Amino acid sequence: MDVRTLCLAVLYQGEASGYEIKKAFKEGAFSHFQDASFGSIYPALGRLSTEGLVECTQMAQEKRPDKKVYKLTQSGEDTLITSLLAPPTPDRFTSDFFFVLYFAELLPLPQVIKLLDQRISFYKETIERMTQCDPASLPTGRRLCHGLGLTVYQNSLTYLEENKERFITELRSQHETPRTSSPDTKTKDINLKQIDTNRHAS
Amino acid sequence: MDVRTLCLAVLYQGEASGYEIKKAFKEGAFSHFQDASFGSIYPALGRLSTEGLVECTQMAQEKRPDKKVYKLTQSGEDTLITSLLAPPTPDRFTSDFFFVLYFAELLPLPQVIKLLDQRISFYKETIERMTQCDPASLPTGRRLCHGLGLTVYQNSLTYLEENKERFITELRSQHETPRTSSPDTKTKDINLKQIDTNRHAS
DNA sequence: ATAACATATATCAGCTTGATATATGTTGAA
DNA sequence: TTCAACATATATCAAGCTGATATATGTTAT
Repeated sequence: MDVRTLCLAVLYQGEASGYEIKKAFKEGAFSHFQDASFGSIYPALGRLSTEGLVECTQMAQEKRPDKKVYKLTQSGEDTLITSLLAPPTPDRFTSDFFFVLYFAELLPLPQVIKLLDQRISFYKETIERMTQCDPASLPTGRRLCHGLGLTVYQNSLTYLEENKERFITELRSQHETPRTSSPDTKTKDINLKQIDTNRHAS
Repeated sequence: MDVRTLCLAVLYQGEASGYEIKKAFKEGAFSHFQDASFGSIYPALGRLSTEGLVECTQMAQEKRPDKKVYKLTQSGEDTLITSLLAPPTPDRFTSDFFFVLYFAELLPLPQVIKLLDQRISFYKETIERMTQCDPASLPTGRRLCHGLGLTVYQNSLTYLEENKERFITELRSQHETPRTSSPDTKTKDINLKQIDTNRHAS
Protein backbone atom coordinates (compact mmCIF):
# COMPACT_ATOMS: atom_id res chain seq x y z
CA MET A 1 0.00 0.00 0.00
CA ASP A 2 1.24 3.49 -0.78
CA VAL A 3 1.64 5.98 2.05
CA ARG A 4 -1.36 8.03 0.91
CA THR A 5 -3.68 5.06 1.49
CA LEU A 6 -1.98 4.31 4.81
CA CYS A 7 -2.67 7.89 5.93
CA LEU A 8 -6.33 7.54 4.96
CA ALA A 9 -6.47 4.33 7.00
CA VAL A 10 -5.10 5.98 10.13
CA LEU A 11 -7.41 8.97 9.68
CA TYR A 12 -10.38 6.63 9.30
CA GLN A 13 -9.94 5.86 12.98
CA GLY A 14 -10.01 9.52 13.95
CA GLU A 15 -8.45 12.86 13.00
CA ALA A 16 -4.73 13.15 13.58
CA SER A 17 -1.60 15.19 12.83
CA GLY A 18 1.32 13.93 10.75
CA TYR A 19 3.23 13.27 13.93
CA GLU A 20 0.37 11.19 15.33
CA ILE A 21 0.04 9.25 12.08
CA LYS A 22 3.71 8.33 12.36
CA LYS A 23 3.03 7.04 15.87
CA ALA A 24 0.33 4.70 14.56
CA PHE A 25 3.06 3.00 12.50
CA LYS A 26 5.80 3.22 15.10
CA GLU A 27 3.94 1.90 18.12
CA GLY A 28 0.22 1.99 17.36
CA ALA A 29 -2.42 -0.02 15.58
CA PHE A 30 -0.48 -0.64 12.34
CA SER A 31 2.99 -1.08 13.78
CA HIS A 32 3.24 -4.81 13.10
CA PHE A 33 2.47 -4.83 9.38
CA GLN A 34 2.90 -1.33 7.91
CA ASP A 35 5.36 1.53 8.21
CA ALA A 36 5.92 5.02 6.85
CA SER A 37 8.43 7.77 7.58
CA PHE A 38 7.93 11.51 8.04
CA GLY A 39 9.58 11.99 4.68
CA SER A 40 6.65 10.29 2.98
CA ILE A 41 3.81 11.14 5.40
CA TYR A 42 4.04 14.96 5.18
CA PRO A 43 4.10 15.12 1.36
CA ALA A 44 1.27 12.55 1.26
CA LEU A 45 -0.91 14.69 3.53
CA GLY A 46 -0.22 17.72 1.37
CA ARG A 47 -1.32 15.89 -1.74
CA LEU A 48 -4.39 14.37 -0.02
CA SER A 49 -5.41 17.90 1.01
CA THR A 50 -5.07 19.20 -2.54
CA GLU A 51 -7.16 16.30 -3.82
CA GLY A 52 -9.85 16.89 -1.20
CA LEU A 53 -9.51 13.48 0.45
CA VAL A 54 -8.62 15.08 3.79
CA GLU A 55 -9.27 18.44 5.44
CA CYS A 56 -6.63 20.28 7.41
CA THR A 57 -7.18 22.43 10.49
CA GLN A 58 -4.32 24.47 11.85
CA MET A 59 -4.29 24.22 15.66
CA ALA A 60 -2.34 26.83 17.56
CA GLN A 61 -0.77 25.35 20.68
CA GLU A 62 0.73 26.97 23.74
CA LYS A 63 4.37 26.09 24.19
CA ARG A 64 4.36 23.69 21.22
CA PRO A 65 4.72 24.14 17.48
CA ASP A 66 1.45 24.54 15.63
CA LYS A 67 -0.35 21.31 14.96
CA LYS A 68 -2.00 20.55 11.63
CA VAL A 69 -4.88 18.19 12.31
CA TYR A 70 -6.16 16.23 9.33
CA LYS A 71 -9.64 14.79 9.00
CA LEU A 72 -11.00 12.31 6.46
CA THR A 73 -13.63 13.62 4.02
CA GLN A 74 -16.38 11.44 2.50
CA SER A 75 -14.35 11.34 -0.70
CA GLY A 76 -11.32 10.14 1.29
CA GLU A 77 -13.38 7.42 2.95
CA ASP A 78 -14.63 6.20 -0.44
CA THR A 79 -11.09 6.16 -1.80
CA LEU A 80 -9.92 4.10 1.18
CA ILE A 81 -12.63 1.47 0.64
CA THR A 82 -11.79 1.27 -3.07
CA SER A 83 -8.12 0.72 -2.26
CA LEU A 84 -9.03 -2.06 0.17
CA LEU A 85 -10.96 -3.83 -2.60
CA ALA A 86 -7.95 -3.97 -4.94
CA PRO A 87 -6.08 -7.31 -5.00
CA PRO A 88 -3.52 -7.25 -2.17
CA THR A 89 0.15 -7.20 -3.15
CA PRO A 90 2.31 -10.00 -1.70
CA ASP A 91 3.76 -9.55 1.77
CA ARG A 92 7.24 -8.15 2.03
CA PHE A 93 9.43 -9.38 4.86
CA THR A 94 13.06 -8.34 5.18
CA SER A 95 15.06 -9.45 8.16
CA ASP A 96 18.68 -8.91 9.04
CA PHE A 97 18.19 -11.42 11.84
CA PHE A 98 17.42 -14.25 9.42
CA PHE A 99 20.11 -13.05 7.03
CA VAL A 100 22.86 -13.07 9.67
CA LEU A 101 21.63 -16.31 11.22
CA TYR A 102 21.86 -17.96 7.81
CA PHE A 103 25.63 -17.40 7.94
CA ALA A 104 26.03 -18.34 11.61
CA GLU A 105 29.03 -20.61 10.91
CA LEU A 106 31.08 -17.65 9.66
CA LEU A 107 30.68 -15.60 12.83
CA PRO A 108 32.18 -15.71 16.35
CA LEU A 109 29.98 -17.82 18.61
CA PRO A 110 29.37 -15.05 21.23
CA GLN A 111 28.04 -12.84 18.44
CA VAL A 112 25.55 -15.54 17.41
CA ILE A 113 24.45 -16.15 21.00
CA LYS A 114 23.89 -12.42 21.45
CA LEU A 115 21.82 -12.35 18.28
CA LEU A 116 19.59 -15.16 19.54
CA ASP A 117 19.20 -13.67 23.01
CA GLN A 118 18.24 -10.29 21.59
CA ARG A 119 15.70 -12.00 19.39
CA ILE A 120 14.22 -13.93 22.30
CA SER A 121 13.94 -10.68 24.28
CA PHE A 122 12.31 -8.97 21.33
CA TYR A 123 9.68 -11.70 21.06
CA LYS A 124 9.03 -11.65 24.82
CA GLU A 125 8.59 -7.87 24.90
CA THR A 126 6.34 -7.86 21.86
CA ILE A 127 4.14 -10.62 23.29
CA GLU A 128 4.01 -8.79 26.61
CA ARG A 129 2.79 -5.60 24.93
CA MET A 130 0.29 -7.40 22.74
CA THR A 131 -1.29 -9.38 25.56
CA GLN A 132 -2.11 -6.17 27.42
CA CYS A 133 -4.85 -5.58 24.92
CA ASP A 134 -8.09 -7.49 25.48
CA PRO A 135 -8.93 -9.16 22.14
CA ALA A 136 -12.63 -9.35 23.05
CA SER A 137 -12.79 -5.56 22.95
CA LEU A 138 -11.57 -5.41 19.33
CA PRO A 139 -13.75 -5.34 16.23
CA THR A 140 -13.81 -8.64 14.33
CA GLY A 141 -11.18 -7.88 11.66
CA ARG A 142 -8.74 -6.36 14.11
CA ARG A 143 -9.20 -9.34 16.43
CA LEU A 144 -8.17 -11.83 13.75
CA CYS A 145 -5.13 -9.67 12.87
CA HIS A 146 -4.18 -9.51 16.52
CA GLY A 147 -4.62 -13.23 17.10
CA LEU A 148 -2.70 -14.28 14.01
CA GLY A 149 0.16 -11.90 14.78
CA LEU A 150 0.37 -12.96 18.38
CA THR A 151 0.44 -16.62 17.36
CA VAL A 152 3.40 -15.95 15.07
CA TYR A 153 5.39 -14.23 17.83
CA GLN A 154 4.54 -16.87 20.43
CA ASN A 155 5.44 -19.81 18.22
CA SER A 156 8.66 -18.14 17.08
CA LEU A 157 9.65 -17.65 20.71
CA THR A 158 8.86 -21.25 21.57
CA TYR A 159 10.83 -22.53 18.59
CA LEU A 160 13.90 -20.47 19.44
CA GLU A 161 13.81 -21.43 23.11
CA GLU A 162 13.46 -25.11 22.26
CA ASN A 163 16.27 -25.14 19.71
CA LYS A 164 18.74 -22.59 21.03
CA GLU A 165 20.91 -24.90 23.12
CA ARG A 166 21.15 -27.67 20.54
CA PHE A 167 22.02 -25.08 17.92
CA ILE A 168 24.80 -23.50 20.00
CA THR A 169 26.23 -26.89 20.93
CA GLU A 170 26.39 -27.81 17.27
CA LEU A 171 28.09 -24.56 16.29
CA ARG A 172 30.59 -24.93 19.16
CA SER A 173 31.59 -28.41 18.04
CA GLN A 174 32.15 -27.04 14.53
CA HIS A 175 34.40 -24.32 15.91
CA GLU A 176 36.42 -26.81 17.97
CA THR A 177 36.80 -29.29 15.11
CA PRO A 178 36.98 -26.85 12.20
CA ARG A 179 37.05 -29.70 9.66
CA THR A 180 37.93 -33.34 9.09
CA SER A 181 41.67 -33.04 8.58
CA SER A 182 43.81 -30.02 7.64
CA PRO A 183 43.53 -26.49 9.05
CA ASP A 184 43.26 -25.21 5.46
CA THR A 185 40.62 -22.49 5.48
CA LYS A 186 39.92 -22.81 1.76
CA THR A 187 38.41 -26.27 2.15
CA LYS A 188 35.63 -25.03 4.39
CA ASP A 189 34.81 -22.16 2.06
CA ILE A 190 34.66 -24.35 -1.00
CA ASN A 191 32.31 -26.77 0.76
CA LEU A 192 30.01 -23.94 1.74
CA LYS A 193 30.09 -22.44 -1.71
CA GLN A 194 28.88 -25.67 -3.29
CA ILE A 195 25.58 -25.53 -1.41
CA ASP A 196 22.61 -25.20 -3.73
CA THR A 197 21.46 -21.58 -3.88
CA ASN A 198 18.06 -22.56 -5.18
CA ARG A 199 16.72 -24.29 -2.08
CA HIS A 200 14.64 -22.73 0.61
CA ALA A 201 16.11 -21.31 3.75
CA SER A 202 13.44 -20.08 6.14
CA MET B 1 20.94 -4.84 4.37
CA ASP B 2 21.76 -2.95 1.19
CA VAL B 3 21.64 -4.73 -2.15
CA ARG B 4 25.43 -4.71 -2.47
CA THR B 5 25.78 -6.87 0.64
CA LEU B 6 22.94 -9.11 -0.52
CA CYS B 7 24.78 -9.68 -3.80
CA LEU B 8 27.95 -10.59 -1.93
CA ALA B 9 25.92 -13.06 0.14
CA VAL B 10 24.50 -14.81 -2.92
CA LEU B 11 27.92 -14.89 -4.58
CA TYR B 12 29.42 -16.39 -1.43
CA GLN B 13 27.49 -19.53 -2.29
CA GLY B 14 28.91 -19.67 -5.79
CA GLU B 15 29.46 -17.48 -8.83
CA ALA B 16 26.34 -16.21 -10.55
CA SER B 17 24.96 -13.73 -13.07
CA GLY B 18 22.68 -10.83 -12.18
CA TYR B 19 19.73 -12.83 -13.41
CA GLU B 20 20.67 -15.78 -11.20
CA ILE B 21 21.12 -13.50 -8.19
CA LYS B 22 17.59 -12.23 -8.73
CA LYS B 23 16.38 -15.85 -8.70
CA ALA B 24 17.96 -16.42 -5.28
CA PHE B 25 15.63 -13.70 -3.95
CA LYS B 26 12.61 -14.65 -6.01
CA GLU B 27 12.51 -18.38 -5.38
CA GLY B 28 15.86 -19.40 -3.95
CA ALA B 29 17.72 -19.48 -0.65
CA PHE B 30 16.92 -15.91 0.44
CA SER B 31 13.38 -15.65 -0.86
CA HIS B 32 11.68 -15.67 2.54
CA PHE B 33 13.56 -12.81 4.19
CA GLN B 34 15.29 -10.63 1.60
CA ASP B 35 14.48 -9.22 -1.82
CA ALA B 36 16.08 -7.10 -4.52
CA SER B 37 15.04 -6.03 -8.01
CA PHE B 38 17.04 -5.93 -11.26
CA GLY B 39 17.02 -2.17 -11.01
CA SER B 40 19.19 -2.38 -7.90
CA ILE B 41 21.12 -5.60 -8.59
CA TYR B 42 22.75 -4.54 -11.88
CA PRO B 43 24.04 -1.19 -10.61
CA ALA B 44 25.22 -2.89 -7.40
CA LEU B 45 27.24 -5.44 -9.38
CA GLY B 46 28.79 -2.67 -11.41
CA ARG B 47 29.89 -0.83 -8.30
CA LEU B 48 31.13 -4.03 -6.61
CA SER B 49 33.25 -4.70 -9.71
CA THR B 50 34.76 -1.20 -9.62
CA GLU B 51 35.58 -1.63 -5.95
CA GLY B 52 37.19 -5.02 -6.54
CA LEU B 53 34.80 -6.97 -4.33
CA VAL B 54 33.70 -9.13 -7.26
CA GLU B 55 35.22 -10.20 -10.57
CA CYS B 56 33.23 -10.34 -13.78
CA THR B 57 33.66 -12.83 -16.61
CA GLN B 58 31.77 -12.29 -19.85
CA MET B 59 30.36 -15.60 -21.07
CA ALA B 60 29.34 -15.82 -24.72
CA GLN B 61 26.34 -18.10 -25.11
CA GLU B 62 24.83 -19.73 -28.18
CA LYS B 63 21.25 -18.59 -28.80
CA ARG B 64 21.15 -16.53 -25.60
CA PRO B 65 22.32 -13.07 -24.67
CA ASP B 66 25.81 -12.87 -23.23
CA LYS B 67 26.02 -13.76 -19.59
CA LYS B 68 28.14 -11.81 -17.13
CA VAL B 69 29.20 -14.18 -14.40
CA TYR B 70 30.34 -12.58 -11.15
CA LYS B 71 32.66 -14.17 -8.62
CA LEU B 72 33.48 -13.08 -5.08
CA THR B 73 37.07 -11.92 -4.41
CA GLN B 74 38.84 -12.30 -1.07
CA SER B 75 38.18 -8.62 -0.44
CA GLY B 76 34.48 -9.17 -1.15
CA GLU B 77 34.38 -12.10 1.27
CA ASP B 78 35.97 -9.98 4.01
CA THR B 79 33.47 -7.19 3.38
CA LEU B 80 30.58 -9.64 3.65
CA ILE B 81 31.78 -10.94 7.03
CA THR B 82 32.25 -7.38 8.31
CA SER B 83 28.70 -6.52 7.27
CA LEU B 84 27.37 -9.59 9.07
CA LEU B 85 29.07 -8.44 12.28
CA ALA B 86 27.29 -5.06 12.29
CA PRO B 87 24.25 -4.79 14.58
CA PRO B 88 21.23 -6.06 12.64
CA THR B 89 18.56 -3.51 11.73
CA PRO B 90 15.01 -4.32 12.89
CA ASP B 91 12.85 -6.57 10.72
CA ARG B 92 10.55 -4.91 8.25
CA PHE B 93 7.24 -6.60 7.54
CA THR B 94 4.62 -5.00 5.32
CA SER B 95 1.47 -6.90 4.50
CA ASP B 96 -1.54 -5.87 2.49
CA PHE B 97 -3.22 -9.03 3.77
CA PHE B 98 -3.10 -7.84 7.38
CA PHE B 99 -3.96 -4.31 6.36
CA VAL B 100 -7.11 -5.33 4.46
CA LEU B 101 -8.11 -7.89 7.09
CA TYR B 102 -7.94 -5.15 9.72
CA PHE B 103 -10.83 -3.42 7.92
CA ALA B 104 -12.81 -6.59 7.24
CA GLU B 105 -16.09 -5.08 8.46
CA LEU B 106 -15.99 -2.46 5.70
CA LEU B 107 -15.76 -4.98 2.86
CA PRO B 108 -18.22 -7.33 1.16
CA LEU B 109 -18.12 -10.74 2.84
CA PRO B 110 -17.24 -12.74 -0.34
CA GLN B 111 -14.19 -10.50 -0.74
CA VAL B 112 -13.04 -11.28 2.80
CA ILE B 113 -13.62 -15.03 2.34
CA LYS B 114 -11.59 -14.93 -0.88
CA LEU B 115 -8.79 -13.12 0.95
CA LEU B 116 -8.67 -15.79 3.65
CA ASP B 117 -8.82 -18.69 1.18
CA GLN B 118 -6.00 -17.22 -0.89
CA ARG B 119 -3.96 -16.83 2.26
CA ILE B 120 -4.59 -20.40 3.34
CA SER B 121 -3.54 -21.60 -0.13
CA PHE B 122 -0.42 -19.46 0.04
CA TYR B 123 0.59 -20.99 3.39
CA LYS B 124 -0.10 -24.52 2.14
CA GLU B 125 1.95 -24.04 -1.02
CA THR B 126 4.82 -22.44 0.86
CA ILE B 127 4.89 -25.23 3.44
CA GLU B 128 4.72 -27.81 0.66
CA ARG B 129 7.76 -26.29 -1.06
CA MET B 130 9.73 -25.90 2.16
CA THR B 131 9.16 -29.45 3.34
CA GLN B 132 10.68 -30.81 0.11
CA CYS B 133 14.05 -29.79 1.46
CA ASP B 134 15.67 -32.15 3.97
CA PRO B 135 16.71 -29.98 6.95
CA ALA B 136 19.36 -32.52 8.00
CA SER B 137 21.26 -31.73 4.80
CA LEU B 138 21.52 -28.00 5.63
CA PRO B 139 24.39 -26.30 7.47
CA THR B 140 23.55 -25.35 11.06
CA GLY B 141 22.62 -21.68 10.53
CA ARG B 142 20.50 -22.36 7.47
CA ARG B 143 18.75 -25.18 9.33
CA LEU B 144 17.62 -22.88 12.15
CA CYS B 145 16.43 -20.29 9.61
CA HIS B 146 14.51 -22.98 7.79
CA GLY B 147 12.96 -24.44 10.94
CA LEU B 148 11.92 -21.09 12.38
CA GLY B 149 10.42 -19.96 9.08
CA LEU B 150 8.55 -23.20 8.56
CA THR B 151 7.14 -23.01 12.10
CA VAL B 152 5.78 -19.54 11.39
CA TYR B 153 4.02 -20.64 8.21
CA GLN B 154 2.64 -23.82 9.78
CA ASN B 155 1.26 -22.07 12.86
CA SER B 156 -0.22 -19.27 10.78
CA LEU B 157 -2.01 -21.86 8.66
CA THR B 158 -3.32 -23.69 11.72
CA TYR B 159 -4.54 -20.46 13.29
CA LEU B 160 -6.41 -19.37 10.17
CA GLU B 161 -7.98 -22.77 9.65
CA GLU B 162 -9.12 -22.95 13.26
CA ASN B 163 -10.61 -19.43 13.32
CA LYS B 164 -11.89 -18.93 9.78
CA GLU B 165 -15.44 -20.23 10.27
CA ARG B 166 -16.06 -18.43 13.55
CA PHE B 167 -14.71 -15.23 12.03
CA ILE B 168 -16.94 -15.45 8.95
CA THR B 169 -20.00 -16.27 11.05
CA GLU B 170 -19.35 -13.21 13.17
CA LEU B 171 -18.92 -10.93 10.16
CA ARG B 172 -22.09 -12.35 8.57
CA SER B 173 -24.15 -11.61 11.66
CA GLN B 174 -22.83 -8.06 11.62
CA HIS B 175 -23.87 -7.68 7.99
CA GLU B 176 -27.36 -9.05 8.67
CA THR B 177 -27.90 -6.93 11.80
CA PRO B 178 -25.88 -3.86 10.79
CA ARG B 179 -26.40 -2.27 14.24
CA THR B 180 -28.65 -2.11 17.26
CA SER B 181 -31.48 0.08 15.94
CA SER B 182 -31.57 2.37 12.91
CA PRO B 183 -30.13 1.68 9.43
CA ASP B 184 -28.18 4.94 9.68
CA THR B 185 -24.73 4.26 8.25
CA LYS B 186 -23.08 7.15 10.10
CA THR B 187 -23.55 5.51 13.49
CA LYS B 188 -21.38 2.54 12.56
CA ASP B 189 -18.61 4.74 11.19
CA ILE B 190 -18.54 6.92 14.26
CA ASN B 191 -18.26 3.88 16.50
CA LEU B 192 -15.37 2.56 14.49
CA LYS B 193 -13.65 5.91 14.45
CA GLN B 194 -13.64 6.10 18.23
CA ILE B 195 -11.46 3.01 18.52
CA ASP B 196 -8.08 3.78 20.06
CA THR B 197 -5.43 4.08 17.35
CA ASN B 198 -2.65 3.50 19.81
CA ARG B 199 -3.32 -0.15 20.62
CA HIS B 200 -1.77 -3.13 18.92
CA ALA B 201 -3.41 -4.85 16.05
CA SER B 202 -1.45 -7.93 15.02
C1' DA C 1 22.75 21.21 35.47
C1' DT C 2 22.24 18.58 31.73
C1' DA C 3 21.42 14.80 28.88
C1' DA C 4 17.88 12.18 26.97
C1' DC C 5 13.58 12.04 25.26
C1' DA C 6 9.03 13.89 23.48
C1' DT C 7 6.24 17.09 20.55
C1' DA C 8 5.85 19.05 15.92
C1' DT C 9 6.87 20.02 10.89
C1' DA C 10 9.74 19.92 6.93
C1' DT C 11 13.44 18.87 3.40
C1' DC C 12 16.50 16.06 0.62
C1' DA C 13 20.33 12.86 -1.04
C1' DG C 14 20.43 8.42 -2.06
C1' DC C 15 18.46 3.98 -2.53
C1' DT C 16 14.87 0.83 -4.26
C1' DT C 17 10.91 -0.68 -6.79
C1' DG C 18 8.19 -1.74 -10.70
C1' DA C 19 7.59 -0.89 -15.30
C1' DT C 20 9.50 -0.89 -19.63
C1' DA C 21 12.72 -1.93 -23.58
C1' DT C 22 15.37 -5.25 -26.23
C1' DA C 23 16.48 -9.76 -28.12
C1' DT C 24 15.77 -14.68 -28.35
C1' DG C 25 14.29 -19.64 -27.10
C1' DT C 26 11.01 -23.08 -25.32
C1' DT C 27 6.70 -25.01 -23.94
C1' DG C 28 1.96 -25.92 -23.95
C1' DA C 29 -2.72 -25.14 -25.56
C1' DA C 30 -6.21 -24.14 -29.17
C1' DT D 1 0.17 -25.10 -36.80
C1' DT D 2 0.20 -21.06 -34.66
C1' DC D 3 0.39 -18.21 -31.00
C1' DA D 4 0.48 -16.86 -26.33
C1' DA D 5 2.83 -17.45 -22.21
C1' DC D 6 6.87 -18.06 -20.01
C1' DA D 7 12.05 -18.28 -19.47
C1' DT D 8 16.80 -16.41 -20.23
C1' DA D 9 19.58 -12.19 -20.05
C1' DT D 10 20.83 -7.18 -19.35
C1' DA D 11 19.73 -2.47 -18.76
C1' DT D 12 17.37 2.07 -17.74
C1' DC D 13 14.43 5.33 -15.33
C1' DA D 14 10.42 7.85 -13.13
C1' DA D 15 8.35 7.69 -9.04
C1' DG D 16 8.29 6.54 -4.32
C1' DC D 17 10.37 5.86 0.20
C1' DT D 18 13.87 5.89 3.97
C1' DG D 19 16.95 7.78 7.17
C1' DA D 20 19.33 11.67 8.34
C1' DT D 21 19.19 16.25 9.30
C1' DA D 22 17.38 20.97 10.58
C1' DT D 23 14.55 23.82 13.57
C1' DA D 24 12.20 25.07 17.82
C1' DT D 25 10.61 23.95 22.40
C1' DG D 26 9.08 21.31 26.71
C1' DT D 27 9.52 17.54 30.11
C1' DT D 28 11.69 13.96 32.69
C1' DA D 29 15.26 11.53 34.87
C1' DT D 30 20.06 11.50 36.53
